[in-house]
Amino acid sequence: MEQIVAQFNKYLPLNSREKDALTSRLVEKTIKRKQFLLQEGDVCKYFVFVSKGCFKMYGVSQSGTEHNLSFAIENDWIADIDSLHNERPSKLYIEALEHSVVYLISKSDLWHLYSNYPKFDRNFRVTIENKYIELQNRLLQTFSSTAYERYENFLEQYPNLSNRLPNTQIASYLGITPEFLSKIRKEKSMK
Amino acid sequence: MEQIVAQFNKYLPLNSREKDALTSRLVEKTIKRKQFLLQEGDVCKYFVFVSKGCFKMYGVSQSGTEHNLSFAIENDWIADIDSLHNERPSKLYIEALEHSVVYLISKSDLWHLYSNYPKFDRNFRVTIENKYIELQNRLLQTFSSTAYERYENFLEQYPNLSNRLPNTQIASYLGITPEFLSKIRKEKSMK
DNA sequence: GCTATTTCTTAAACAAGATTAAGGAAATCA
DNA sequence: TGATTTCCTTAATCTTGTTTAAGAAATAGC
Repeated sequence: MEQIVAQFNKYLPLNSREKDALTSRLVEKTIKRKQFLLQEGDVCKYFVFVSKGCFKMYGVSQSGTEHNLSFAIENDWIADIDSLHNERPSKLYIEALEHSVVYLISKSDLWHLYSNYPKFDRNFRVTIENKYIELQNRLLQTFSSTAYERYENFLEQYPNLSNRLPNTQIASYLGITPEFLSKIRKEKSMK
Repeated sequence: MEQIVAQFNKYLPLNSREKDALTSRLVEKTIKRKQFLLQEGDVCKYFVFVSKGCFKMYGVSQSGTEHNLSFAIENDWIADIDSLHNERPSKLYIEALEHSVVYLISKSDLWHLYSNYPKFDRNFRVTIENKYIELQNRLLQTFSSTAYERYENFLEQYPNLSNRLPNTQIASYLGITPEFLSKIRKEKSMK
């Protein structure tokens, strides 16, 4: 729990009332590798804080291919915000890539915090803004760079992830096939 | 000005104190076609509300090609949030595609509103969340659909934009060349 | 209303990345 | 530890989308 409080304190420190309000609403859960926090068609019920382990959030195209939208490791938040906020069936999956420990907060509890403690509104706004910025940079890069450049950039920007993830997952995040990533890696190693 | 207040009222209505706080901080500006609200290298100083007209926000790749990240027409907000929040030089341009009228709010005024009127924090959080959701759907679509499908989807999702924008701008938004969009349009017309 | 600029289209040659198939190396699980 | 599943690589072939070039149509600006 202290992990979450510490993460909040980076933006706007919480007083003890706010801290209690938050921690009393968090539910700890252990998730095994390959288990799902969310599956297509379900409504996303929780905003999830990753205390330990690693998750991917992805969509599946008509042909059955997975496309990773994001990863979350220790101290990240993950959820399908569209489904959570608008209470509509998700188009996405959230799956554990490792044995993990998470803290869940339900939508109604989150709304309670927003209404009664403006600081949470503020903190979550910053969290989502950062995710928005990341996504925008990624979209621009997808349009303006080759797969080779995007891979190099990924290694630089997320060294902690690239050590930890299988290349199949990285390929899916970059929007290419594992075979093509393999080709890129060979080319890179020969330079 | 009433246009902005009306847009806020959709989420969380403003009382007269909040309304005054907002409107007293807005600066009206007329922008001619092809003029810039933001250029690469500059720090984005304003959150911009479009009262009339149309803008594109885009990045330019090393080869000199423009890539449209978003459009904004009447009642939309536009800014490079990364540059605005982190006060770093922007990688993007915001350019008027038509003669336009906007309301600008500076970062410091926006921060003032956030601090003194939690409702604004709330309202802007929702605005940014919606943009985040849109961006996530778009990234997933970019990875999982063909250009043909993305074009059809664009026409459906933004009929108001597709009537108003030249196809060159739509092509750039879809991540393809105008020549290829032309090919797609021909194929579509023959179906 | 006239001119300059931008936009749209076509087509041929080309490149980036996908697909298919298959074998070997690594993890994971029981 | 042995069995099973996942992961990584290679190579040939195929597809989607790019590039280059050039002419015609539409629009903006004066």
